[in-house]
Amino acid sequence: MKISAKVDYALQAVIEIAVATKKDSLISAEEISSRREIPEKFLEGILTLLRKAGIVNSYRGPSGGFELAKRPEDVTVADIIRIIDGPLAAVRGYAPEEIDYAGPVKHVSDVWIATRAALRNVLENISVGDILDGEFKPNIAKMLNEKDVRKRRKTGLN
Amino acid sequence: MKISAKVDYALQAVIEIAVATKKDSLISAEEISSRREIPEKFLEGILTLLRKAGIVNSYRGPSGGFELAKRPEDVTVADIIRIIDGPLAAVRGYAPEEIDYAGPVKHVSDVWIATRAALRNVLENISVGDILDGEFKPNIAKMLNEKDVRKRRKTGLN
DNA sequence: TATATTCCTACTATACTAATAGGAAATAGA
DNA sequence: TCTATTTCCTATTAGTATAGTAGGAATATA
Repeated sequence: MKISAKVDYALQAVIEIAVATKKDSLISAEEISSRREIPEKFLEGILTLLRKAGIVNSYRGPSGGFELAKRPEDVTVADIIRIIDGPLAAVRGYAPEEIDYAGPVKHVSDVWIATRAALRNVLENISVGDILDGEFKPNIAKMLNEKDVRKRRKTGLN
Repeated sequence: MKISAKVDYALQAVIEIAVATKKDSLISAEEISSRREIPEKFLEGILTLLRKAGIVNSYRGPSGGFELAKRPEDVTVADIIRIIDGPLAAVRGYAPEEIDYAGPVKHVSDVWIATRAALRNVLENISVGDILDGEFKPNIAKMLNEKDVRKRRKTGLN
């Protein structure tokens, strides 16, 4: 269950673009790249995906750059992940319900379906606007206030 | 956010082993492999990890095989994932709180911390016993009864 | 016309995932 | 004791995905 560099970079880039757009200005890939320490050419590829998906608009030439194509509260983290990496949760490359779990392992599918549901509940309920403000919807805020959310667990290995 | 073949196989293997153990018998890797269509040598590696982590016991020789080393209700899906794949949620290979999000992207860390919390809430609350019985704890059961949990969403791409 | 920017295509290095191969060690039963 | 069965151990490999690089064409501004 890894969150890829690409997705993390994409989310940071969208936030930077949202900040610029709020001030009615554009921001260049180079500017985002240096601010967030994201390799520039790598970032370009990410921005292309976001543009093709209609999340951002782009303008070429001097004083060109990127702006947010939607309102910050209308872009969710789930949108960005699906654009960049595909489905939120895939088991061996398939959707959970596509796999045939026969016999005693029948309910293993429920495990992955619940996993996907949990991810949806979080990621579809956090918008770019929420991240800008640092104010999250009640169910998310509640999770962030649980004890030890910011602590690591033991890995099972070692 | 992929669930690896290895983890999916591991969970299925543990379920098969739990079924055998409930009947006071052992089950061989070959038997699990053919029942669940898991490549045998690949499965052997998985079973070695589970054994080293103390989830299963193994016995060699004819009539040898594997048994569950704990009670089914004391082994969670989170345990298995951490043994096989490592941390439940890692961002670019780091734990969410290890990354420095400065300036406007400050709250991006909360996104990944909430994501990890959501995964914990699900995966630490489903035990092998629950999967065997097909009966889940109330919070999980509730999630599985939500509308459209078993349906795919659009991918953002296309 | 010089310059800054996005856009497009191709390439590459590295790591990870999934899987395979061969045989050594242990053990039960004949 | 011999044989068959099983786990255990070490190495190797094919394929894919991730992360990143390179070079230049198209576009727009001043």
